[in-house]
Amino acid sequence: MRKVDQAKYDAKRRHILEAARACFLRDGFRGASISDICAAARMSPGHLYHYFTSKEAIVKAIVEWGLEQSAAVFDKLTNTEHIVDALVTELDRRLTRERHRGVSFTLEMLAESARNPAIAEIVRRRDRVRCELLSRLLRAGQEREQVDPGLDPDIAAALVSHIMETIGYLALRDPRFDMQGGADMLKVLMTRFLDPRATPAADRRLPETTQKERTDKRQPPRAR
Amino acid sequence: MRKVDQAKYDAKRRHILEAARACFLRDGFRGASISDICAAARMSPGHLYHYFTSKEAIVKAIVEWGLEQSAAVFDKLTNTEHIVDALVTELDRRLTRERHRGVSFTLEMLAESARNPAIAEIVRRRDRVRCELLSRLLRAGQEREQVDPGLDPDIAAALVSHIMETIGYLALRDPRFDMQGGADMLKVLMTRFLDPRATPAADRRLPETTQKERTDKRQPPRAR
Amino acid sequence: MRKVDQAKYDAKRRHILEAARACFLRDGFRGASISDICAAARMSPGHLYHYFTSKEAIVKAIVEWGLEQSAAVFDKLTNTEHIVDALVTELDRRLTRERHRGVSFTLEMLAESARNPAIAEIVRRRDRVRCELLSRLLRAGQEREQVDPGLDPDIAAALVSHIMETIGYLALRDPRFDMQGGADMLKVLMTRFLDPRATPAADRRLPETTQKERTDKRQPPRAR
Amino acid sequence: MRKVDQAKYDAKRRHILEAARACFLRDGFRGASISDICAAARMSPGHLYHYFTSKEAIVKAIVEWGLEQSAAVFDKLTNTEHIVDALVTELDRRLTRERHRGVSFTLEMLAESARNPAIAEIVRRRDRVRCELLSRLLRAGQEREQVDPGLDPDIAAALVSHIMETIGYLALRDPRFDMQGGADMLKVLMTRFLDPRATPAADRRLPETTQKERTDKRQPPRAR
DNA sequence: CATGAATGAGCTTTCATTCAT
DNA sequence: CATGAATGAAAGCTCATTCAT
Repeated sequence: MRKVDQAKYDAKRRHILEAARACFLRDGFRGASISDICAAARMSPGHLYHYFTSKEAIVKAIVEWGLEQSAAVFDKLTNTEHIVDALVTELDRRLTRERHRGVSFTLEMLAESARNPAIAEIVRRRDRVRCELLSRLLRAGQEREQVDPGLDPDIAAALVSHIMETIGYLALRDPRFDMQGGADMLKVLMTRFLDPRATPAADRRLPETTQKERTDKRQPPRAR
Repeated sequence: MRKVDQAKYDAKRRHILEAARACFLRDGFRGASISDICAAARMSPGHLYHYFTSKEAIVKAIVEWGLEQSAAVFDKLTNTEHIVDALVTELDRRLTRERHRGVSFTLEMLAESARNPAIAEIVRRRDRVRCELLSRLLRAGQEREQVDPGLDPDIAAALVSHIMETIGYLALRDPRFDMQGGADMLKVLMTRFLDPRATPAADRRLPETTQKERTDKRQPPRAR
Repeated sequence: MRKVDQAKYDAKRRHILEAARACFLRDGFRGASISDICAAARMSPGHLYHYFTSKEAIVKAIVEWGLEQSAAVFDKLTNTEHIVDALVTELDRRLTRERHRGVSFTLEMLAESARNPAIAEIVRRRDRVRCELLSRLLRAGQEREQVDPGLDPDIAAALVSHIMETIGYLALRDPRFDMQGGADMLKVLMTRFLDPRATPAADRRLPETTQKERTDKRQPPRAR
Repeated sequence: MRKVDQAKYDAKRRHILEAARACFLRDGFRGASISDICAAARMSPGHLYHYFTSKEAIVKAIVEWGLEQSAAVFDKLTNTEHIVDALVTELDRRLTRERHRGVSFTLEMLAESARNPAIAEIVRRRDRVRCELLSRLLRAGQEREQVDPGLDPDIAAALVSHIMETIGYLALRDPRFDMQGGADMLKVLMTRFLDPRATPAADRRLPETTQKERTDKRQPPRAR
């Protein structure tokens, strides 16, 4: 009954990963102890180490798992009609639906990677993959004339990826922060940065006629 | 001699702060131990606790100190001819002159603030002050028609401040990253976001003549 | 089929013992975990405990097994023409043919026996048996006038047995140690100790004639 | 008051070392936990690590300490009238006065060194120093014609040193073992091995007259 | 006959903080 | 003003052994 065993094993790993993820989100990498994770997974430490060889291995697995999801998301984005629109919509979705909860974990990983080689390796790989995915997306956008062709896609991807990863902190730092406003403004920022159709900010003070002349049907995003 | 005592006391505090800052920049908040700081300040732990009641108190003082410097910088920026230009120049200066070294400390502080109330309080205050300063700068820019008046200055400040604080990570994560390219692109991003004069990205594909018609002398930033 | 079952059972035990022996020789008693042994024997821990009730039981079985081999060796030695010669040849063979690899295991067992009663019992029995075998060998030598009759065979056996067991450490402690030289010198030591024919060390500086007068055909071992 | 502090510090280190030594002798290297040592030294673990950076550092200090004592002993031996006599007397003294208690610790160190590099380094150094000291002693003996000049002093030192270090096990393994007998026989073994005057074992069966002819006043050791 | 999931006490080590001097 | 000895809780991790299947 190999299959059953393997399935059970995987399920258990997933169970641990979920418990660990919750702990990490609540307490961060250093703040969440193996004991905490064991308690959350209702499991003895000895047994947990049966599935993962170290705390770092758990982090790694969580990151890989997140990477798969990211790949799926970016894939979906590529298959939308307008890439920049889809990207900013995705960003909005994340920021306004509590998906930013994990940002403190991300931030800590980034900081930790400055002096923990094992974590650095994990984070670096994650960064590389994400940038690669995003770069590919931007290139696709450039081919379809939806993204400014003057931008180097690799460097732009690094910038955009980093902002996407950490911007959730805006919600974290102050519960009263107007998150919807933040998300809207981020949409403006991203659109103006990437989209060649984006109306120059100054245009908005020009008379209506000027606007009418634009052949483009689609309305550019408005700053709030 | 009350005055002398106070001066001595302050000098000692400053001495500790400098040592601690170096340690935090090198090893991060969790990575730098009180022991390390004591060694760096050539001082016993007991004595150090005479000046600061906890590790957090040291962090707090460092942050306050940094805040004073920030205030000075923003003040200087306000008194420049063109505010957005000055801002992106400052950003460029930071990214290309190793000033990003401290980013791991910043990131760790942000993450720590998610679960350490004392740190959260410090970081929150810092954020508030920085955003206030930046918001005032943006407002000044709007009055001078150098910053898009359609942008809510508070929200825009939050966004820009966060990016300024964390973007140094791009250098941290990969020593081979083209930092000059990153800095240039960040200038493009910021200018397009804030500056009402910013040429729409699409323009760059228009014939030269069109560009010539622009009455503005200043050249808009170019994407790489 | 009682008989078949028993044979199978014994074969399995032997299989485990071989795996365990390899692990113990490589990693020592404390260094080799049950896990390691299970992996080496390609077997689950639960199943292993079906054959041996504890780690100590495994050690015990290995020791008993080694004892059988020892008995065979000593038996063979008894049936040689000259007992001391055969003994030192056996010693030389061990030291120069990597048979000393297991010495760290032996040393650890001896040390462990100082505080682990179960191990102590095993080791003690082993010592007793080995000394008994060696004592019998020495007695046989004395009867044939090949071993100094003035030596108490039990005490001499204890001494010689201990040296035989642990001398392999000389190779362990320093890979560059001149093992052949060590083995040769050990032969000198043993011969001078046991063999009544052994030339007093001083003789070696006497003129040839003195040596010629010796009626004994066999040359005593030379110090290097 | 530097001197007082340093003295206090050293005294504390010594205190810990004594407690640790007792624990190691009772329970061995692996068997004695830091907790045990802390309890024995009536001290918290944190404080113990104020004086020693690791368990291995404690072992190292104990070994160095023993080495100083060894150096003193060998020095004293060199300044005796007859070196081999003094050596065997020293050996006898050790074996018959409970000084062999530490042998289980020594054995465990030797075994541990086979797979713990830090311990290996310590033990190796110890071996090297001891052999060097003993080798020098033997050389001195050879110059005075008290030690067989045909023996390579380095190799002989390795052999003798190892036997001296581990022979205490004879007492450990069996409380009823005739330790006085063992010590006497070891004296015979050592004398026959090293001393050029040693009567060949066979002589003891020769008539009295032969013995009388020996010009040497000193009686050679007798086997029991 | 065989599995491997599960336990839990115990290990060495770290560190912010306190306190007697 | 200044020291550094002292604390003790908590960290990540190991491993012989048991037990349900």
